[in-house]
Amino acid sequence: MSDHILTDLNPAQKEAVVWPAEKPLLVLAGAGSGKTRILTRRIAHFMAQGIPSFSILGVTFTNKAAEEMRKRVRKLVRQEVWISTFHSACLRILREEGPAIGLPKDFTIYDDHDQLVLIKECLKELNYTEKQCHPKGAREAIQRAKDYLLTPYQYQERTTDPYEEMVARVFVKYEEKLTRLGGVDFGDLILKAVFLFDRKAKALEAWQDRLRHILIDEYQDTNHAQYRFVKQLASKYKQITVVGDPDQSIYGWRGADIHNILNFEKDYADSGVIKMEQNYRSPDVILGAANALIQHNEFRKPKLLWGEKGKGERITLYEAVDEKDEAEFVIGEIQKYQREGRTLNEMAIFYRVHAQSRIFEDVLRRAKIPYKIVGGIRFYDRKEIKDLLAYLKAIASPRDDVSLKRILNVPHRGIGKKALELLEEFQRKQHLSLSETLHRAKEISELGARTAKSVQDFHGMIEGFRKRVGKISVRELLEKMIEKTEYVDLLKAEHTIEAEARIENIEEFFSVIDDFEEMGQEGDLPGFIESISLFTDLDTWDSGTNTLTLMTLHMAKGLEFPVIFMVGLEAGLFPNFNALGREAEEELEEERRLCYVGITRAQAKLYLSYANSRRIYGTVAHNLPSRFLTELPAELLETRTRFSKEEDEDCEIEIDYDS
DNA sequence: AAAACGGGCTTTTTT
DNA sequence: AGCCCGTTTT
Repeated sequence: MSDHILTDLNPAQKEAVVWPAEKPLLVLAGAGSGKTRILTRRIAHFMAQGIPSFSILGVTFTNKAAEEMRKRVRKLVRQEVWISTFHSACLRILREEGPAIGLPKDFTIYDDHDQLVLIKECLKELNYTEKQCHPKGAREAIQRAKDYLLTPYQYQERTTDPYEEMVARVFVKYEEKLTRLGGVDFGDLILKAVFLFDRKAKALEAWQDRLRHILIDEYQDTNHAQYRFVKQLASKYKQITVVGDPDQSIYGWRGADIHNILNFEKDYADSGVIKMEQNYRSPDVILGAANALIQHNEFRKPKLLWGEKGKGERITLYEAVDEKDEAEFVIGEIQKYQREGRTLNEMAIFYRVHAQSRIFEDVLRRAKIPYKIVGGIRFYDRKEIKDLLAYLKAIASPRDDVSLKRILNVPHRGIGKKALELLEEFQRKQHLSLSETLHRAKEISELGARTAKSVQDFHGMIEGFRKRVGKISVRELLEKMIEKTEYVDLLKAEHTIEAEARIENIEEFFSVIDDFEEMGQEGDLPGFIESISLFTDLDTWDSGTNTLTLMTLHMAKGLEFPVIFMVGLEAGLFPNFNALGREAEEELEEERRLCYVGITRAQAKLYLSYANSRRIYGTVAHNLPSRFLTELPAELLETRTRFSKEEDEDCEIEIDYDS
């Protein structure tokens, strides 16, 4: 009855799709083997068998992947399925069940920047300097602890040295503050859901009965908290499908535990295991390079990718004089491809660290090639966007002191350091929120008359906006706010290029708002804030527009492009020395997997390059070529330098695009 | 007391 | 490019 669900599948793929829905299934899917296809078809197949769509939960790594998968399922069976990231899924559960574990109904999400602000406040109160305890270091420790489901007190018990004890005290304070503010951070979303399911057996069972079929993508990159969440949900019916590739596990530094996938068969008795090694993406040269590279990893299960796309063109290795030479070579090749009819969205540049993007930006701008950097200085990290967002957050959540404090004197309204100190002192003594403190500012005698007036005016303005939430659209709200605060007018008055750029970003922000409001919920301010707090740069990236894409190798996972330039293959940069810590061997293997991910993104042609001298982080480094280059079979490479002769075009192009 | 300015530092990867 | 911090200007 539903032939289209089973057409164009190879035997392994078909087996994975039709594997009984009642049984656990592990699909070890090599790069480019049709992983997404299996998941969507399997979901469609479930529904064709009469399994209701509302009993299915699909989990992917990014919102973009989730959207893509929803779209494909919709096309196959014309039904909507709940497919989202772990974070979004847990958020939805907590919105329903939060009060059962003491979460306020209107809890807000604190992103990593908010976390940092909060940690800095904690340090101040505990009299630690930022030299003693680096805020970012503390944040990382806290995030890792949450990935492992540790409470601050459990973390404290496990400390082994004075530094960790210090972090533990910060963690305790941080958690207190967060609770008081009615906030949860990213890690909390998963952690609290697990906590809920641990404590409330009834709630757990209700969700188990509701979501009887669970499918997880990129299972090799799940952390312990996510693993527990899945295990809780799946433990009653054990109707779980996981798909992943241990060779593409690249988030160990973020708490991902490769053992989750390696131990799946032990966790779920009678599970089916299906290996998919046929690759539909890349020609043999690229698969050969990928296979050869990854075999240098000692801790892995054997696997060999093979394809039917033909030999393909050799990988070009470019030996650059310096980073400028490297960038100019890459852009030159891109222009050559453009002349041959390739579009910019068919090509991409991958690098190990964001800092490498600068030189490419310079050269691309000069060449007038439109480009988009995914990640890096994210749109939502820009000062002006953070300011406006803080306004919206402060209006939407009166308890959000962090946001309110950010905008208290932005733009300048005469509420400086001293005034803030007085306000905070009053706040502490009276146990108030910052908003309530502002309301009662006239009770603080030390505050000058002019400052007190300024504070009251500010508070009055915020209160005024709060009353209009829901009555007017988010766009109108922000427009009125910008008008009242003269935020844009003040930027215009600067008459600088920088200010111009900021105004453009604000316009871009309005189009984000419009996109949200067109989806139906006009005026839903909390909904808008929530939607962007879980979105990443990648989620808004549009692969359809004719623009060149630049991104880190981490962001490239799951994507594919006909032509790929992997740059900066130098010892120290990639593998990255900073990534090699105590468990150097394991971490080196993760770097190698990252390289493997990069190579296997190429659908037709791959370029690798390194520079003999590179200016980065303000100094000039003379790096040796990456060890990964020597791990590739020499016969798959053709080496070029800026002095080597251009080869004839016709012997260079020998790719068989049709097969 | 607030604002403006300049120097120094920062970056490994991010849901 | 942003943030912190010390110094100078308003």
